[in-house]
Amino acid sequence: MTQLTLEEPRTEAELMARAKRLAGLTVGELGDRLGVPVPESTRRAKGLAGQLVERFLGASAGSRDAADFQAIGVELKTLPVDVRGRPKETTFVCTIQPNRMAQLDFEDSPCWHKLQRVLWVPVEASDAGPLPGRRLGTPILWSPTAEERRVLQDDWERVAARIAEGGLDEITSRLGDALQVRPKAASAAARQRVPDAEGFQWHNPRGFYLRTDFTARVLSRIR
Amino acid sequence: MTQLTLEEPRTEAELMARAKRLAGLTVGELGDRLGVPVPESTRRAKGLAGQLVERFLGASAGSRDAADFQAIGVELKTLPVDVRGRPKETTFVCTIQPNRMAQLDFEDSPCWHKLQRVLWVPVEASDAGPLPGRRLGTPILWSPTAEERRVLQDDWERVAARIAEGGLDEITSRLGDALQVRPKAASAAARQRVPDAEGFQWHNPRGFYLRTDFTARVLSRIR
DNA sequence: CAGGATCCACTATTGGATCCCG
DNA sequence: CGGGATCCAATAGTGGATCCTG
Repeated sequence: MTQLTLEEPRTEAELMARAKRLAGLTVGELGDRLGVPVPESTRRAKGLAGQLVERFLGASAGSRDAADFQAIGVELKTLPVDVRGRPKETTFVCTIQPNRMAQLDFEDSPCWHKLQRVLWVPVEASDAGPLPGRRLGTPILWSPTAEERRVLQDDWERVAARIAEGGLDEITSRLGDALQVRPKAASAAARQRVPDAEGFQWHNPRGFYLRTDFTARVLSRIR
Repeated sequence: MTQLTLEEPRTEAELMARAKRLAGLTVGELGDRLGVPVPESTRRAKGLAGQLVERFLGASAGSRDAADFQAIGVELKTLPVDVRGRPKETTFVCTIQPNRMAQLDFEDSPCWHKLQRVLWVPVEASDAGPLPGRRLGTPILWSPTAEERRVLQDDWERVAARIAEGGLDEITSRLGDALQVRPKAASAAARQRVPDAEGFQWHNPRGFYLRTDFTARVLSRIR
């Protein structure tokens, strides 16, 4: 697998200039340019399109917990959309650190940090057809409006409160208008130690996700 | 079938006093009081509960196109709700007269007239169990808020505009946030003459319906 | 394990079709 | 036919489970 390393863009303008060259390209074509074979199915390559886009745009963070474009504080999200441009899936934001929620303000949370400036790259996946043929859309650079922030903060604080009261067991994915908490792991068997009042407990790792409705409104507002 | 004729209530207070006696009664018990046998299934008796309630409350209009309680201008709607009190179905409002929409203001429409003051009578139908055992809930007297009226009027005017542009064929039940247009007939084969520019056309009769979400918000706001 | 996400069985909702009565 | 509505097959949505890479 050839490793085409690209430099990280140093301004938003530079990033967007590069990002606009993505629009209209297929995932297969993008793979060709980067020397990465693209399988027919996403089933065993769920994050591949996202990783190709990362590389094409020169994202720096890798697996570290930092913005994809550190220098300019921009997070990258590729998301599957249908023919009308509507997201087909929820969007993963970050993992949740249950024991830290209580001591943190929303402003200082990893969740809010990630969402302050996001470059959305749509991938057409209307029919869930072959991955190489799926086409990339026009990228959208977004920051939450005051209203959107309010909704996100409300949801985040409800989660924090619920954990403080009853622990992680009280959290269901039904909570939250825009932001929900769901499993984030290789399998249901995965476990992580979570400190609590009596020492710690084992839990299935979880993450924050943006509901489809929320991102749909975000995208349609901007277009 | 014994015909217990009741007088029409002359004030809202009188109506509500009578309506409150419904709460807690089963449809079977109501049928007994009125001398009407109540079948197990609603499949061949879809409007029966509504008609029993009408009679118990002394509704006057019968099959005429007028408010159920003419003297006091109140429309009666019984609607099936689940255990949480949420409506399970859309609510029929009135039939649509396509050729009249263009000449009418919303204020003067049969649709708006019917919705200005409604007595909602919930019927518990959580499991769609035997009709005689279903219990009536606490009635709610409602008028649209300014916001609710705005939503209804927007929907109504979008329907009117669409008909003016492209005729009844352009109307789909997907139109409208709160108010939708759907078939209202004994079968898909039913046809009625609708006057148009070139004389008339035959169409499947249709009616205005309130979406479940809308009535759900109405009921929860009041409770 | 944290990062990149999608899969897919199940539930909820939609909306075209339908039923009784006077 | 217009009044009283519900039925139910098909579609959309939800959310628990899962997959690859570095």
